[in-house]
Amino acid sequence: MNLIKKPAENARKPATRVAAAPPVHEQVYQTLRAQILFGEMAPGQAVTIQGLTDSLGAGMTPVREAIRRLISDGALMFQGNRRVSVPVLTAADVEEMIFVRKSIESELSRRASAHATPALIAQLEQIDADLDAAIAAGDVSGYLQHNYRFHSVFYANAQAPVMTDLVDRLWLRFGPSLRVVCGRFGTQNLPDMHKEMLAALRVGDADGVARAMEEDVDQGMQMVMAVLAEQGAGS
Amino acid sequence: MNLIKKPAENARKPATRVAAAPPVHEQVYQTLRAQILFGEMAPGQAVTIQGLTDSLGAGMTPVREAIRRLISDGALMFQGNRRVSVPVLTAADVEEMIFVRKSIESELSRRASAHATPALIAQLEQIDADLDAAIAAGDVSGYLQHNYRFHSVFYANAQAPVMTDLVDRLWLRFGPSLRVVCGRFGTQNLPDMHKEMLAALRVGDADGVARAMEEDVDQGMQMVMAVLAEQGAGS
DNA sequence: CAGTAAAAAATTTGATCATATCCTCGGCGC
DNA sequence: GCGCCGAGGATATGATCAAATTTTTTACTG
Repeated sequence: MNLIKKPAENARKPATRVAAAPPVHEQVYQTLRAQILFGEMAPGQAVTIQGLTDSLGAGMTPVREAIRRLISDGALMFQGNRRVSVPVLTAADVEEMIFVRKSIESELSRRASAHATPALIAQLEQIDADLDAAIAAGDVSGYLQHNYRFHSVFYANAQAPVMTDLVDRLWLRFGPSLRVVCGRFGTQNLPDMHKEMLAALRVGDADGVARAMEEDVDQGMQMVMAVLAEQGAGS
Repeated sequence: MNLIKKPAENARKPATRVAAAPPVHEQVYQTLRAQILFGEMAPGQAVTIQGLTDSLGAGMTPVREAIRRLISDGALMFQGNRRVSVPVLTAADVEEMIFVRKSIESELSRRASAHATPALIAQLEQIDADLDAAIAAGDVSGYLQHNYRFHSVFYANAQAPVMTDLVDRLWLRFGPSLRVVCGRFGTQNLPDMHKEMLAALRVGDADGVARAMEEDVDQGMQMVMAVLAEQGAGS
């Protein structure tokens, strides 16, 4: 085939229109995604299309599309009849997530370590500081956001889109449960291995970073497991 | 082709409650999914909503929803402008997939081995026989379907929905490329480790099954990698 | 005069909405 | 308890609007 290139001289018409607005279904998706990740939705909560068209002010077609994507992500669950809800994790689910997260996130952190720059380390330190501030302030939502951002920014440096994508989906699955963990234990008692991770990162110890990440994952998931067992027993 | 319509009359449900007709968007999703998995779509091929509404005889809303799900699965790609196409894998993508598939599919096969029954083994042997028949007949589509079914049925026995889900998504990503592999090398030259897997399974050697699975994954992905390099060099 | 390239019209395709129909669930009468 | 009926919500369609690509027109240069 011929190697014609296109002129590609795409003149922007009005100077004011710099950023093209993302489509509505994309905005709805991002909004719902954030709500799920950062604990504004509780496990088991029902999600209705009409409720979202009202609260988000969008038409039902974009809302439907966003919901389909989230169902495919595992962030929402189709209940067989036409109902949609936030999934409730079982102990077996969490056990699986522990295995997968340890496998993939430790590998991601190893690869990200290989590409680490001083700028990245500084950015992660800043995020970790924000995270500590949120913990000190008892700001659950802030804690969840900064914690997600810490991992997300770090993994983005691994230059591994497939794995990053898989991990992102997993986070959507346990996001709502993480919020429950915070509600149960408070932000003060949430341990993390970020300090150890950063220390290993500074000296270029990729295996050390990976080990710290596994430990970090394990700690977080064990909290989820504990809350699950508690609620299961309480019901 | 036309999809199912419901009986215009008062549909009364039989006491047997056999099968409720799946919604249109679900049928469209399954149809497209099969087309992608079994090589009816080529990497890079453009997918248009209106083309599908015509060829499937469905309205545009269900088609749109199915496409959103498939994009979320990684089976289709949103091209920034509003176009959707079948993704073209890079060598880096395949390398990631090799790591993830080895990690998760070997674990799945280990767990499935723990729950293996004589009936399951017999079923897998039957599928493998069908697979060999398809290879002998040069039936590419049959080969792809039976190969998928072999893994799918096996993994279903692991009772690990989260991992099975992740792996299913990965298969959707490399499905189109597998077809290209078959077109390039022919079905005769596609090795697999199914015989070794079954042998280990019969004697209850879970680690042996897992090793065979890793080898099976590696062989398949290396073929994809080879075709990729070839095409990349040819352009 | 011809060839090329920019500009503009036309067509194709995607995004959104309003509406109509159908399904599921809960209540009510028998 | 069983079945009918109404309300709320989900599904699906077609129309309409906007964006992007393709084609046609037009103008300019050699």
